[in-house]
Amino acid sequence: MKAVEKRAVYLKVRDQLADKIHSGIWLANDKLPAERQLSEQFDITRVTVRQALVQLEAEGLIFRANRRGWFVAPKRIDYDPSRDIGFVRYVEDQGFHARTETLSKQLVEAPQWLSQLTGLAEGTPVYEILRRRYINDRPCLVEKIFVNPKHCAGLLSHSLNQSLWELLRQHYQLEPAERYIEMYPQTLDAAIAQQLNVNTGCASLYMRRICHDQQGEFLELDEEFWLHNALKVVVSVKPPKP
Amino acid sequence: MKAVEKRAVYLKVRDQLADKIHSGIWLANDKLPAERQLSEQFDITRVTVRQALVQLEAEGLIFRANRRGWFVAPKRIDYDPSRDIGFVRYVEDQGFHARTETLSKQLVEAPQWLSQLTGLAEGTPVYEILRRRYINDRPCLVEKIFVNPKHCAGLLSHSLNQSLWELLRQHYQLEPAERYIEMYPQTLDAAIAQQLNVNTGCASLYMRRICHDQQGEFLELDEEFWLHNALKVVVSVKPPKP
DNA sequence: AAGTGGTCTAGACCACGTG
DNA sequence: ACGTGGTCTAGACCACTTT
Repeated sequence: MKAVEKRAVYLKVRDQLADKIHSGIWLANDKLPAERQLSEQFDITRVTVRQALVQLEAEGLIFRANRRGWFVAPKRIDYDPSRDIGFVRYVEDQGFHARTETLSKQLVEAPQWLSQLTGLAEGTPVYEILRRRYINDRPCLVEKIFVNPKHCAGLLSHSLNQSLWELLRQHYQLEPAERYIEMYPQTLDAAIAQQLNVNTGCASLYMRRICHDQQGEFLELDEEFWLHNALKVVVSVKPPKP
Repeated sequence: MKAVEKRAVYLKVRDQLADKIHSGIWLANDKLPAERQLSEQFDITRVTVRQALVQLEAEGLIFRANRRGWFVAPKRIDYDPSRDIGFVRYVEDQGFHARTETLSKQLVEAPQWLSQLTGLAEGTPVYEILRRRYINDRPCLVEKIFVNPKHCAGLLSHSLNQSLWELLRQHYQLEPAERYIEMYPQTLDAAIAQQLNVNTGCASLYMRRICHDQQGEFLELDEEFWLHNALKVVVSVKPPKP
């Protein structure tokens, strides 16, 4: 066992910056000093500064907005993918401001992978909705939704900047039964990264939700691409009775 | 709109390496060429090579073993945190080899944060178990478990290299009722990184599970530190009847 | 001892965002 | 126009693992 742990320069810098955040000297959404400024301050190269910053980013303590700078990350929001009370309300219950923006909506033919997952016949028309969601005016996720139009004709004529499930419930009396959820850490491809105003290859949490109704018919599939440091997933489950 | 998307050198290198993996030229657990060798091959600096490698690591396509090299990552395993059929069996059902190793087990006083989460009186004795789990001989997670000894006296005298829940069920007739699960992307601290033979600050998925029995009494809390590219979380939930 | 990744220096130019 | 991060070069030394 070593008496003294050797800690790389970039980790020491990380520690000092982390301190400023934890001690409240820098608050959520504050801009950090420029990289060049930090490199002078600590008398190290910009490369090393960036190593420290990237580390803090991976931890979720800071985030960057493409070419605008580094900022102190706000607290993660709790997110329960098994609930459907509406994103905006859910987030605002936690004291944040939330907003949804519809990027596109159209009727498309179900792609092959979707058919395989849901049992829909290939080529069946489905609604495809693309939305971007903000927390405190920071774009935090993009979601792509496929809805089975069978029981909700005319869905796209409604505003989709609100809770989709509230809409499905109130206008179409649809109710989700079982949800199959999948998620794993990933990175953002160029297209989605751009929509979130971050770098290609940025760390993310990918989440997919497939939802059927009580009769076992496919209702909705939802793919969410989250900034990895924006959320904490919480879910409460009871084991199936054997 | 640009006709041609400009792609950085390191992303082009990433693409070429990713191709070798996707096309099956390199197989799971194969070692990649040394960084210096790659930098010669592509006629770029080692820095740029590393940028490509780090990118692939973030995507989960490759992993590194501290100072030993870069390797093609095997497929993620599916992991359902709501089930308790036993890690080893669960993983082997998917065609992998799994192994569990107990790093330590002891009776400790419940730390404050544990009491706050579970409602246990502070200082109550609880079993603390530290385990490391392997998939195909690659250490993939470390878990720290706290068990309420109230209904399972003598637990630590058993071998803990097996399914804990099988043990609790068979020897103590304990059955989990509701589970509260939390998870989010994080990084590994120095201690855990070392136990997984990876670098400090390595990307991970943190998962915490709190489990009570039918009477609402605290049974077990489990903290898992996963290599971020080792798993895909899958969970199936039914919404509570309102 | 040799080879590997891990860290770090001291620069440079570019692309984009903001005033 | 200027400041910012994004990318890249061409080296160097260190710490650890493997042979």
